[in-house]
Amino acid sequence: MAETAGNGRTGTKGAQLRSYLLGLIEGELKPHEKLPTERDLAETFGVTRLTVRRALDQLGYEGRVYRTQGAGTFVSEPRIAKSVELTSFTQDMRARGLVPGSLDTMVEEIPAGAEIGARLALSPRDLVAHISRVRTADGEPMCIENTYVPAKLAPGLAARGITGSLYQMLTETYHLKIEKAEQSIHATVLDPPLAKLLGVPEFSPAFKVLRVAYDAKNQRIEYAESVYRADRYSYDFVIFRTSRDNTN
Amino acid sequence: MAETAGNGRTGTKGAQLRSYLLGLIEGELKPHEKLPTERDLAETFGVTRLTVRRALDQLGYEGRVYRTQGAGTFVSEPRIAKSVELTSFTQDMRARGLVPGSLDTMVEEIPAGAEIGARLALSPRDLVAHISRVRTADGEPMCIENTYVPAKLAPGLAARGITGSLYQMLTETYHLKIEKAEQSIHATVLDPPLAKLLGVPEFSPAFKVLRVAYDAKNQRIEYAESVYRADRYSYDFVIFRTSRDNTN
DNA sequence: GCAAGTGAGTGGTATACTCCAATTGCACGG
DNA sequence: CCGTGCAATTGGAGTATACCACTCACTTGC
Repeated sequence: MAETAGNGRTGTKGAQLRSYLLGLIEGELKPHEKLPTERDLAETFGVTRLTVRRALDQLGYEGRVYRTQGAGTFVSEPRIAKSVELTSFTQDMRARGLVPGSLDTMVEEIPAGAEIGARLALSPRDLVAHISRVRTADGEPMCIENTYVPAKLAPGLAARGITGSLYQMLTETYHLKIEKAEQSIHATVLDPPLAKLLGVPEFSPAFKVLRVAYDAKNQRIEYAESVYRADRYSYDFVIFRTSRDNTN
Repeated sequence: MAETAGNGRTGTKGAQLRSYLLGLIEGELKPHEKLPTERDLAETFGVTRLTVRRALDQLGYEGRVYRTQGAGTFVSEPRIAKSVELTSFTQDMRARGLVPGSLDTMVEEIPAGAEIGARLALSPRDLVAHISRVRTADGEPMCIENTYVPAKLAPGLAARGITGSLYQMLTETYHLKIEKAEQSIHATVLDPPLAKLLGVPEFSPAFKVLRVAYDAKNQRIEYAESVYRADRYSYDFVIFRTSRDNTN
């Protein structure tokens, strides 16, 4: 339970090493500079090389370093984006250097109905908390968000209301930690009422994002339908070839 | 060089194990069924548990299995999509069960110019092969693709012309293997000429995708600008929380 | 009958060691 | 002076072993 925030002497040796390495990557070292060798790190930290490798491998997976056999491990160029990471709107905007906010927040408890029920694997009669809000960045409307959370998982959420980050509330109040999400992005145009809410011309292009979020136990926590204005939003990410299959 | 396609007794023990496990996942086992325990696999394959773990861990990263301490390793539900994987149009369409094709293919060798040059880190005067085509799925236009490849990396490409998959050609003829790509997705609407090419109403919604692709040595291989019709295309993928940071 | 407790079995982390494969720089020879 | 080749270095793969943390089914006791 004593999990301190991010960097420090937390948890396993591997995790400590990871923190140290992240510090190097984001601090002292510039892109394409060489990290200490595995053997050096192992010795100076008093751990096995395997432990070092696990930490470095993970950073490799995440694209923060790249490794070349015979040469060494090097810092990757800063990633242009990290939209493949699972984030809340709040986190996402902060990462872009904008101040997140909400307008017209509305919370109600309603039966799931056919569609929402299907998305959350509930009976249509089961209750869900429906949170509707216009999300803003630096005060400007960015997206319209409709979120549904099974009432069973977050009792009293509708009554309590939402102030800041829903994800934060789910974690702290209900101990629901989202670990995974399936997301589907569509391109669309804004019909007049939505355009008005977002303050853009009618029929402007927009993203429609559908998302089902799960916790570590594969329990469905949230279904969200969001509409983002396309003039201020894009999805930027890095993708990798997934080993196997040379079938072009 | 003798890399056989996918499954089989290729390469390292870890890779062989991976193939075996993939076979199980895609064959015998249904979602949420339990895989053999790490210790069992280690014994029956005559390898260490650590080797087994590496194989299973990787499958875990890729979302094909999920692991629960104390319980076991289980097959994940089939993924709704794999758009976070790096694929060519050809592969992507095949994965969706459609037959890929091309119309109006045009190849020319031109100076990069300011924008393309910047994207590929070339001088504006350096030559690039420009491939322009309308990509089809089951004969229907799906997207308009403009691809640029540095002429130095693929000499004679313009003369040779493109028949099927550009990626296949790059791999087989020029030994350029794309490993990584930065991708940026925007929502837009189709202006009349593009709409006509794709056979949809003017001002229909569409995705605009910009992509810079790199090989293992971080050499820029390709810059591509594609426009997809939104009525037949969506981006579906799974995202994960990236450990660290509880800062919601 | 039902809840609490416990233990076997599972994945998670770590040590200590070995050999292989790719890279790179330096010395040596043409 | 250039390049060829060798040797040191670095990451990659693997073995053998130990102990920890969590889960879950079964037993036990009320």
